[in-house]
Amino acid sequence: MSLKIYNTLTGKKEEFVPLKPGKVGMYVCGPTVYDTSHIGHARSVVIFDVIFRWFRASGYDVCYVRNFTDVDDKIINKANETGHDPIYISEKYIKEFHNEMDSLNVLRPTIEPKATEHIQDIINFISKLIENKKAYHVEGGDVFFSISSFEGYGKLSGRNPDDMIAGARIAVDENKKNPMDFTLWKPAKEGEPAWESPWGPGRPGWHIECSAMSNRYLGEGFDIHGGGKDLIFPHHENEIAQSEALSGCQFVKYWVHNGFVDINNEKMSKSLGNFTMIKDVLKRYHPEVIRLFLLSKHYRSPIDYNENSMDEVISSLDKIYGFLDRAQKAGVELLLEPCFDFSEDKSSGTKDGNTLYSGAKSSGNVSGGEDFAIFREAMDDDFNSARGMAAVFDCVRKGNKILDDNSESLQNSETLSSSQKEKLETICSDLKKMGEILGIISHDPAEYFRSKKEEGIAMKGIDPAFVDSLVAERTEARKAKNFARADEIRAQLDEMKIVLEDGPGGTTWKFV
RNA sequence: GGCGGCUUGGCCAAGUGGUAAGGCGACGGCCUGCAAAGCCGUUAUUCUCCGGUUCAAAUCCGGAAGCCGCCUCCA
Repeated sequence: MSLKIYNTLTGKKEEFVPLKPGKVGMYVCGPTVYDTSHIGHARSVVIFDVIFRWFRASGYDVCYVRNFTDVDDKIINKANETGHDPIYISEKYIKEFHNEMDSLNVLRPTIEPKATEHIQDIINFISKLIENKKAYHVEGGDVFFSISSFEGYGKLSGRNPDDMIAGARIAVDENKKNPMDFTLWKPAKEGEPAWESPWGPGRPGWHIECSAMSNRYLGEGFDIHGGGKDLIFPHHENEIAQSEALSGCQFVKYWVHNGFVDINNEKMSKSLGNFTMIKDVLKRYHPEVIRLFLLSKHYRSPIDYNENSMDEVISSLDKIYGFLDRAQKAGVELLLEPCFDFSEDKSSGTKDGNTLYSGAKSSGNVSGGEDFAIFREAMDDDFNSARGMAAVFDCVRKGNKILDDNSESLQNSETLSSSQKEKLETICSDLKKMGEILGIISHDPAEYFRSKKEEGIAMKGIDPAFVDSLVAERTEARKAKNFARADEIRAQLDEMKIVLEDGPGGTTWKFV
């Protein structure tokens, strides 16, 4: 039973062996905070959230760093367009990002560093690169990294610098020694945010912040570096160049990249006008529906966001909660306390040294019933949440079967036999554990359905008292064996997209 | 032009050499006054196509077709 991870660097699935026993250092590229986050950001964040949770659940002490790029051309442009200060822009979108990710039940990383708060680290990093002749300062204030000084350039993306130069589509800065050299520090124009540096007032290039901040919190070499597939080149390639050129040791052991979200089978792009923002998706769907959707396909593959898929996921989540609701009503006690401890004691980390770990209590308790074992196997196989979902539904089906098999005794208000109850409790507890890893099933089932109903009432402008009175009338009609009237009422409610369920405890209704 | 990926039932989707998970949907059955929910069963002799390796391939190799991504500071 060992964890395997697909490593972009080697193109293979490899057994995970941490650099330091029991500890995992993980850095994920966060957003550039210049605009509202879209569903693609949500995918990346949710995927790495689940990876973080899985490491934690597997007993590792994880230091999870996710940065905010808060100084950048796009932020400056936005500031100029809106007449606001760049700080105002970045803070506004950081706040939005946090709100949305909190809604999606995403755990906060151990540390969320901002580029602007690590300017000195960045300057020190660049200075050392220059000292070591890996970078050079040119007339005008720019500092470039010299790719020819780093032998391994291209090893992550499998690119050959000469080929890329031949196919380059952008004008080359004539100050560069090599057209592929990239910016480490750029001089400030009038009115732009700037910091004093040995090369004059300016600001950092994009790639350097991740090298400097990961080095600050995770050390010269660490275990996991993640981000979207698009970051493989040039961003992550450049990070490797900067970091390894300086340290001489391997920067990152396992590179993990997630696939994109398409919208109705098209790439999300500004020109197509189909940017799908998280806040809009949250208006339409329950957060757990969104998570379940994002995790329903393997993280490396593209996933298509469309109404049909979302409707399917709604049915799936209802099915899970439907079972839990039945189980609870049959007297099974659902665990309210989390099985895994994802809380962190951030104060006990050693921020002074190179490395900061969470100081979290080990929450390693991946044991459970046979269903959780199947789930664990799937997650250990390159975080295969899609495969893990089969285990979730197996629990639901098995549990429902036990309830069906005992329906007679339950109807006669007898309780379940202890052996049956025990089986159900194991199933429910396995299900709960899977839910905690995936970040779903966090609500009380009755509460889930109640709030769902309330939303339907609000959205459709239906008077619940009116529905209840019709239901009551139908119950009377049924007692009187007036089935014609009963069916008439059912048809009337059907028009309102309301479906009735006659159960042992009376009739309930819900929206289709 | 360079690099990489994908193609599995009506739809979504696992599968990484040993004889096709799971979800949605559909159909049949049980249950129900009738339904709904749930359960049981059926729904791919076959994994884009053509070759090859192997006792054995959706899985490995070669080729073809289609689709897609990166090479533009887009996750």
